[in-house]
Amino acid sequence: MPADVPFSTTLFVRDSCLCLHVQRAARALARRFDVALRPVGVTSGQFSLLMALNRPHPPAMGQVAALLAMDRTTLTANLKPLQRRGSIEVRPGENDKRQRVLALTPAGCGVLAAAVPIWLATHRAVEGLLGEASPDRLRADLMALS
Amino acid sequence: MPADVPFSTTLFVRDSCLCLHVQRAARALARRFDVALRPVGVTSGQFSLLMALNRPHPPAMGQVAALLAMDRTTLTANLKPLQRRGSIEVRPGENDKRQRVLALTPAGCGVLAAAVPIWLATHRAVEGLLGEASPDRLRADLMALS
DNA sequence: GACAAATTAGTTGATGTCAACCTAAATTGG
DNA sequence: CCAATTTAGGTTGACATCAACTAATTTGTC
Repeated sequence: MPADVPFSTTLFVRDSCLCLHVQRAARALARRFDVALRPVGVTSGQFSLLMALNRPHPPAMGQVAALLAMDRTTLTANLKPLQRRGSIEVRPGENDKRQRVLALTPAGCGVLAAAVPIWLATHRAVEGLLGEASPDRLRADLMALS
Repeated sequence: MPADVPFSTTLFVRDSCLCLHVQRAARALARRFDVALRPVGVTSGQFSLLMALNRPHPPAMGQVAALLAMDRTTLTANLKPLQRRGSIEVRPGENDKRQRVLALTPAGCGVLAAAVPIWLATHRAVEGLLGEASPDRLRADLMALS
């Protein structure tokens, strides 16, 4: 017979579970940025992905997946809509033919440029939610978890 | 014509975006708890959901969705696998017939009881990742964001 | 009581997330 | 030089997430 889990245990887990707290914050923040970025036609995740590709030397998939702490197959799925809309280009690697090199197209660069001011304003508002808490401290804590 | 986004801007956004940092931490933590909880056959999200239902008076969907900072329709989708496996029961509300009241079954309670020790051990390990940082402080910061 | 407005939840379609399994290319060891 | 291993990525299936739209119920007002 499975023993019941005491309600006090439930309250303890609900109040202290970092996994739950982080998931909740992740959902709330994603929603907020999704709404703000809708005028330029990207989600918060797509914005982060496009931004990750804006660099002098186009990266391969593995590097990007590691940077975003994302499964490689998730990245594959996330690339599809961006590729379909012509925001990014996928090319085989030159030195290593196993690799897929990911590059922004000019159109993708334009989307990114339009999104940056929106990101700035939204991010300022989000940091405001923290009150006197330091965003740097929070970032450091989150970094330690991933 | 879309101006290029300077690489320095990319680095600034990547380093400071709380949305990205929270998403990364969320993915990493979910993976970690998913792996740990696999022996009892639930994911981290399902664990949080089952735990949210372990209370004296079975709640309606809206309350649970708000507690988890989750869209109502997401909750509907998340209930399906748990319902199929007989971990939870969905009944129409008695006072308000629009409501769907969510309750743990004895089987679901058993799953939850088996998961609690795993959660305890995993959570202790995760708090260890924070080093000298205070889990309470981090929780308070995350709470402010959602 | 009748009826408009607000509340509660479901459905559909697009996308995000990962594990398990698979292929191909590069690297390493003998 | 070649076989075993490692590495980079894809495919499939299950589940998670939300917006937009719809249906049923309750509530507030007259």
